[in-house]
Amino acid sequence: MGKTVTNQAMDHFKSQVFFILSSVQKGECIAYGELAKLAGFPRHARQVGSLMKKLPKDTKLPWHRVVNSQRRISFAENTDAYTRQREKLESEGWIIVGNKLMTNERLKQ
DNA sequence: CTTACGGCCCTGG
DNA sequence: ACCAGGGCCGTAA
Repeated sequence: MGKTVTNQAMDHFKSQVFFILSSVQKGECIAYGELAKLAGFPRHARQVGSLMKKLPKDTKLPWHRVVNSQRRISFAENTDAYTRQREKLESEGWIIVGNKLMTNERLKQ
């Protein structure tokens, strides 16, 4: 079973991740693993995290709309990164309770 | 070659 | 709802 992945495949993975991420609209969010799977690389959630980390600070991509599978921000609460992401999400209408993203109406998931 | 380390995920308790 | 433990897999050292 193909354990490893070629460099070319990784390049494809990256471009797919960026492409898919660019289609995530304001008010939506997506999980790392979900993004990886949609890109055609299940089990590569952490690699998605790595890509997000490497994005230039002025990127146009909605990196802040990427959360973990529990719909939580994947940064420690005392960090700047956490604050930046949280503010962006709140400005897009999310209510964040106990570090978890919720929609306004009825506070459903 | 081998460790260590992530913007993670899933399952059990 | 919270947490620990194991698994995951590319990248850097």
